[in-house]
Amino acid sequence: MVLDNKLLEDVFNNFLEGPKIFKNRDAIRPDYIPQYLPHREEQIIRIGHILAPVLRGFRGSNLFIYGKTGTGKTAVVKHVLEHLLHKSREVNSPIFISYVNCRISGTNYRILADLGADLGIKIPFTGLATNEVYSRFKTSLDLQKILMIVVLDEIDTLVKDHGDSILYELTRINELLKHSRLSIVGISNDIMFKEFLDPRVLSSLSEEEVIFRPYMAPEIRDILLDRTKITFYDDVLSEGALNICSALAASEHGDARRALSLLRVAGELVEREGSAKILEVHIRQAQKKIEHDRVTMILRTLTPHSRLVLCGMFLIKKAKISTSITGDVYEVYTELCGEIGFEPLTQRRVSSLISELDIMGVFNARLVSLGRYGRTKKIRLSLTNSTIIAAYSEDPWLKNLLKFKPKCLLSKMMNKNAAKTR
DNA sequence: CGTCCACAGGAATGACGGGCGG
DNA sequence: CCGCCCGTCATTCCTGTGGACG
Repeated sequence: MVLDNKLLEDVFNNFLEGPKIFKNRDAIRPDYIPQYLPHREEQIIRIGHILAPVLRGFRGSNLFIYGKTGTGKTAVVKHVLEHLLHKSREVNSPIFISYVNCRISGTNYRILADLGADLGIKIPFTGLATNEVYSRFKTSLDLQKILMIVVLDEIDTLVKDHGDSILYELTRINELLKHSRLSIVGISNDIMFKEFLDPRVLSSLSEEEVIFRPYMAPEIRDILLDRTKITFYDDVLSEGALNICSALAASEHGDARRALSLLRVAGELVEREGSAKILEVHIRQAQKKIEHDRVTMILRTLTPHSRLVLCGMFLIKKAKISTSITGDVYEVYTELCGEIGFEPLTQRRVSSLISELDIMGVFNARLVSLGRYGRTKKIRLSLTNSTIIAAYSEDPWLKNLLKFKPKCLLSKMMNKNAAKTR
């Protein structure tokens, strides 16, 4: 149809004729589990020891793993379990492994539904009581006469949002089973998370504990070196880029995942640019691109009211008012609502929205006490004005509101000036 | 030293749409 | 198609609180 599209033809040809960068793209994706996990031998062996009893038909100890993001927790667990499953086939042990990411599944209901689905029972996406799902899961588990290992990844997010009731049920389930056994592997990013748990749950969940320390810069370097051998063709990655990449990731909580995504994005940049080598500049560009993509992604998924709150902060910043408190933001927000005929939310709700924006890194909110003048949050916008304008250039309402001049800000500026001259 | 500001943030409650069993 | 239960968003009501002011 469009066979004569010269421009597109050029794009493809340039790509095909350009230098070869990637040998294996999948190997640098975040969900890739490599064959070797450098600097995690100790943890691999420990977890192996802890889970080994299932090969002889005993229930493995419940295991609790914690460490910050990008320290290899998930990769190590999946790696060990894969080998365990393989071994269990050899010795004919009825092992069944189920992996659930609690942040993605989100609620008690969905986690149970996912576990049930793995066992082959059909559970509606919604519609049943959570207890009903639990008892269906339990019945099915007992019928199948298996040793089930449940991996609950990012378990801390679940407990913070929905409490530990499901953990309590799952740690007690063995008492109710006749023919099957269940053990739990909990993975948490948050080290202080234990404090949220009921002591009974904590004691049975952490029969064993394994800690993953952050990687040091040289360790990250090793990991990257290992992975680039699979990912890139020889000589694609420069020494300088490798070093800066490890250093950047190490300064950011020793996060190997971060280092790998820097490399991936840098590789893609180089490929598009048609050059043959990843240099330091590319890593820096990649860092900017990742941050930029993250922010625009967040801004585009905000709800209309959150956008209005953000817009309010934008206008405050534009009016050269450095510090604003919850009340000020709410005032501007309500005026903006009036301008486009929205029914404003309550201050309570807006306060929550501000907290959410703070957690996402869009705002920087700090609790302060102004003594006589109350206790509130001092809020600053963490983004540049141009980022916001760029992200909302397609939103016709926001686009105009970003140019709006709220009355309540005018009077504030006057007061400020009056105070200055005095 | 007590007061009292301007909120924070928890708890209870309700409205609403989705989706299933019966 | 009804009734039930879910998760989500929002409101209402509430108690709690650090510290400047008097």
